[in-house]
Amino acid sequence: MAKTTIRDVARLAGVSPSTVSRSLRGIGGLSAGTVSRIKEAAEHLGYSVSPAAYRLATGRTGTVAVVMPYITRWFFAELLGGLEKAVREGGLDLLLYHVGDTAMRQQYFSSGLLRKRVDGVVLVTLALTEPEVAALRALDVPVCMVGAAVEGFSSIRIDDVESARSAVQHLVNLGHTDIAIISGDPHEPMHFTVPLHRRAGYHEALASAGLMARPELEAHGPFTVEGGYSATVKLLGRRKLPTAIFAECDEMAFGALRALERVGLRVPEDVSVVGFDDHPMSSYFGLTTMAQDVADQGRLIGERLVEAVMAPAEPRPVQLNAPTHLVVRHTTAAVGRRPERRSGPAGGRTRPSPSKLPPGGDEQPAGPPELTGARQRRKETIP
Amino acid sequence: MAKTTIRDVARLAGVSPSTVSRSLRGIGGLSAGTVSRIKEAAEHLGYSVSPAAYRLATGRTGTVAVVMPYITRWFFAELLGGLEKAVREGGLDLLLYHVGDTAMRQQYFSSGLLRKRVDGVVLVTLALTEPEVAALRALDVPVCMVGAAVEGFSSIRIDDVESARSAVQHLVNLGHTDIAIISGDPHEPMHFTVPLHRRAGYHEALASAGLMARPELEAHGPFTVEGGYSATVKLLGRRKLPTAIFAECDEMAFGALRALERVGLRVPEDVSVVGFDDHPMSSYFGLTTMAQDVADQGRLIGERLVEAVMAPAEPRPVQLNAPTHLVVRHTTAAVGRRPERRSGPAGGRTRPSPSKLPPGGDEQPAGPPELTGARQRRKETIP
DNA sequence: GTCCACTACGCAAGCGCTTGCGTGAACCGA
DNA sequence: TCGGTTCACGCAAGCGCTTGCGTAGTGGAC
Repeated sequence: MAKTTIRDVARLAGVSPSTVSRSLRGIGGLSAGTVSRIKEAAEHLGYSVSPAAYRLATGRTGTVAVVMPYITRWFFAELLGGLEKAVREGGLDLLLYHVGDTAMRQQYFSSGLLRKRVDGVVLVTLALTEPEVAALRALDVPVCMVGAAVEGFSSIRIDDVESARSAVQHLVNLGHTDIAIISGDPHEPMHFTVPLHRRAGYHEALASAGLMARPELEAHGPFTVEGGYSATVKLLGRRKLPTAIFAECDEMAFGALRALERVGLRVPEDVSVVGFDDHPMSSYFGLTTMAQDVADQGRLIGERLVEAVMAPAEPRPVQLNAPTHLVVRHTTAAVGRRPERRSGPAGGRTRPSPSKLPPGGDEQPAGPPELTGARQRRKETIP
Repeated sequence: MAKTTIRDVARLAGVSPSTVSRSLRGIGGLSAGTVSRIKEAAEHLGYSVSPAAYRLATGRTGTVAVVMPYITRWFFAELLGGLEKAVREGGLDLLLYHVGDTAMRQQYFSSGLLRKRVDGVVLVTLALTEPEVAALRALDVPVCMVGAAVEGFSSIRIDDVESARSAVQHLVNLGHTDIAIISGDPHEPMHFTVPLHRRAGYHEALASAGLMARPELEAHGPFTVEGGYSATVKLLGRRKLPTAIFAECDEMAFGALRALERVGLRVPEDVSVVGFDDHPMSSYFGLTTMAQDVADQGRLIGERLVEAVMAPAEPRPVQLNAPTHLVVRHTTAAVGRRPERRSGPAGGRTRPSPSKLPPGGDEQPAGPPELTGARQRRKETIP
């Protein structure tokens, strides 16, 4: 059972291997009777074509690679989920490559680790060097990118600059003038562009509001809770305190909230915070944030790649633009005053006694945090 | 460049393809001069063996599959990260399979989707049926499991029962007698065993403390923040309120904290909460939890699989036991009284004025939450 | 100088599948 | 009834690599 070949099927069906191949491959010119006899025999023997032989004969691997700099971080895991689904539904296998550092990038791109191994590849948030792009082109397979774009490759991305600008504009609209940013380190070795773009959007918003960009309002750290925490601590140690903080991603915003809480600053009364991504925990924190649908981006680019891999002639690359929209929750308020209405103790400020527990009845109709806590929610969608 | 074959190399080096193959493969019996000439030629041409041909000729795929029911959830993403690293370092490729529902399981196991496609597979937290086990054995490749164990397969897992028991025992030790559990749905279709085991540990702890298991202290939900939130809401809607809650995973615990906060119950003054996993955000919440090192489990089982795949004769399967340990933070306290000493506003109770900001100096030595907020931390390690 | 045991390498047969080309049989109209 | 199509399928040549076996060439022992 483990090693039935096409010949076994052919023999059982009383035909030649080539006929079996054609039948299984759905190539015409076969009589209906033969086809069904073959299908039956194949089924009976539990036959499945040997991928290795198929690959060698056709040159097609039926496999695509996804290479990403992180796996465990929310954005990447989420994207991978959407991608896997699309690729699987397209009938392709998904090879996972993690590029931890620049040395590994060398391996993956320059040396042909991917060569002859995949029919397509998707790169996630990788800012490629010229040699890397050249190596990728030499692969001669469709390449898709998310969070970046290169001439000749399909891509999907949000408009980081405009989205960040819009997030910061929200703070401006609330009257804030001392708006800080906690951003990714602009000098990390992988040269991610996301931090750069979001920072640019921050500066754009400031400029268009006639505000000066002041270095003491900027702090860096990795895109993690701890990164946001320590960046905020840096911010708080400086002379001038901001009344609002723009975090380049939600994880950093969580860290910021934590740091603010620890020094006794209230959010949003003392400091407004806006994040970026709409991480699932954001609704939990009531975090105002610029939302994007990451799983959907994975799905879309996955479908695009499947299409390109399957198509006889490679279709023109497309540059997709994923939408973002501001989700206003409870971490932002007009400068200097309390938010208009708060739904319950969302900020942990008021503490009703336990007697305010929901009245009896086993199935209290209290939905998830997002639903019940979204009184003053609002959306603004960007292209 | 994209299609240099072994023959090109052979020609350049002035030898036969078989000699090139032996040389590249490191098989002895070749003169040093020939070897270096071949290496040089190969390098010059940028040659790399065709995986497809290699596979067809040897029957080895150089690839392993990891199949998991979730990708985006923390545990799985984390595990995948450790796994990928180990597998990559072992020189193997990693194929990612997501089994969403039981129908897909059918596909993956019964139909030989994996057959002839991989040299090994690792299953994550999948409770296999007999036919599935049989299908897996029929693959005739090493199989590794995490979070489960099957005779003949290597595995790594924590002791869920004992760890859960120990977590609940912590609550018992604090004097709690009304201890609730929010657990995974025992009747979900995938038959995950983790919720079952952790629930069993909960019951063991109760029993050994002479406490009755009361159904009104149990609520179910998926292993997510929202699952924990809604399960807790159910709990709070019942007649008798618990003084402590054991959440089967940290995400659920986060949801529980949120639900408690929303009804004005203080943690840990009114209700203690203990989670399971030590999710990175747990230190952020000050959550007391039963910690496990998931990435390390991925690494270990990955190395194990590599070993088994590479070995000429398959080594005996091993059952690894990963340790867990209780991390006591700020969400648990003795029943009916305030915690002894709290480090700052960790629970969000006291609100010092902004004047209590860290004194000047740009680099306040305030580490990540874990470090500065761990005054009353303690560890207990389980085998 | 002969014989033998190595050494270092080439030959060729696969691995299991695809596919261009070729061919016998069935089928058509005349 | 017959030549020409069309249909349905078989042949065999690869795809690029590995490997068991065979064999020139080399060196040493006699």
